Amino acid sequence: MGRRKIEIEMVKDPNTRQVTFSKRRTGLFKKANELSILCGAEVAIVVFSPGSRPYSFGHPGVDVVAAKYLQQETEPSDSQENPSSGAPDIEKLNLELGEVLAQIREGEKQVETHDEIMNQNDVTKLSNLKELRDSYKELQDWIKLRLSDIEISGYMMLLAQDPVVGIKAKSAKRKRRRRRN
Amino acid sequence: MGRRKIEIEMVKDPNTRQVTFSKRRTGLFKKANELSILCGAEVAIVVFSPGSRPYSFGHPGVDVVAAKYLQQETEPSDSQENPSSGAPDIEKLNLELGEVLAQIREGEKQVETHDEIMNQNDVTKLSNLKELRDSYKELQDWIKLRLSDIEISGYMMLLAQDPVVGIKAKSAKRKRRRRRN
DNA sequence: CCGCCTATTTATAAGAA
DNA sequence: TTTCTTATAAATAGGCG
Repeated sequence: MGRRKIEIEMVKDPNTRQVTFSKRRTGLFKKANELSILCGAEVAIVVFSPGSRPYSFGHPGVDVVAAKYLQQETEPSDSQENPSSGAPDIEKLNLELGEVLAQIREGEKQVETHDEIMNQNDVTKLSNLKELRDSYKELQDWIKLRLSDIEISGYMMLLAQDPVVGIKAKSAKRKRRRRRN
Repeated sequence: MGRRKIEIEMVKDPNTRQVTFSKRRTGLFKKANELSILCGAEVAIVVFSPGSRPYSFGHPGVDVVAAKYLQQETEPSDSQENPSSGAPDIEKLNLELGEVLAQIREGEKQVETHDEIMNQNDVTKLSNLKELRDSYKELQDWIKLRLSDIEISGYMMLLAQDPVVGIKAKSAKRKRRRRRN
C-alpha cells in the first residue's frame, strides 16, 4: 500500500527496515485497537523490533487477557471448548497441506523449465511463473497463519502450570480475585 | 475500508459484529505476519472473540517471544533498557493529555451551541462539529494506544515469576529444549 | 464461519523535514 | 524516530452462496 508494491520478504536496507517497522507496528496496534472496540474483543500483542526492542499493546490490558487465557486453558470443560484455536481440525489441515505441497511441486516443475522459458522469450509463461511464485508465497503465509493456531495451544499449556496465583509482582496492579474451581 | 465508512465503536448487531471480528482478526494476523517477515521482527498476539473464543498468532512462536520478553524484563540492565514500552515518557504523555483535554473542552463548548447551530441551518459549522468529534475520537484511540504501552511492563513482571520451565503439555508438539541461563 | 465480489476507505512506500 | 504529503496497494463493509 504505498508508492509501489513491495514483496513480503526481509527488507534489506537496515534503515528502511527500521522505518518500515515503526510505521507498520503503529498500524498493527491501531488495527488491534479498532478490533477491540468494534467487537468488544480482548487483545494482547507483544513485538520485538529488528533491534530487539520490545513493544506491546493490550485491551483491556495484556495481563487481563493473559490471565483469562490461562484460566480458560486450565478448565476448558466447564464453559466451552475451543477447537478453533486450541485444536484446529488437524485432518482438514493435513488435507490442505497436501494440496499446498502439490502446488509447490507444480511450481518447482515450472521453475525447472526456467531457462527454456527465457529462451522462448515467452512473456506469457514468464508472467504465469511469477503469478505462481506469488501465490506460492501467499500459501506459505496462509499456512504459517494456520500453523500458528496450533502452536498456541502448546504455549498455553506451557504457561498454564501455575496460573495467576501467588504472584509476587512488585510493580503491576494485580486485581486477581478469582480462583480456579 | 468498505462499501461505506463505519465509526470505530461497538458494532451493535451481534451477527455483523462476529463477521467483522473474523475478517479483522484475519487481517490483523496477516499484518503481524508481514511485519515479522519484512522486518525480521518477533510477534505474539492473543485475541478473544466477542464470544470469548481464543485465537493467537506468533512468529517465530508465541512461546519464544514470551520467553525472550520475560528474560529481557528480568535482566534489563545487561543488554539495553526499553523506555519505549516499559516506561514511556510520562512527562510527555501528561503534556499531551493536557492538550487533549483542552481540545475536548473546546469540543464540549461547541456542542453546547448545538441547538443554535441547528437553528442557523449553518451546514458549515455542523460539519466542523462533526470533524471535531471525529478527531476527538481519534485522539482517544491514540491515547489508549500510548497508555497500553505502560501496562505491559506490569504484565511482564507478572509472568516473569516462573518462565519456561517444568512444562507438562499434553497435546501440542513442544520443542522446548531451552532452559533459563 | 469461509469464500467470493466490488465499491470505498485505509494503510503505507517513498521522500523530505 | 515521528510527522507530513502524495500516489498506490491493501483491507474490508455489505451482500450472496
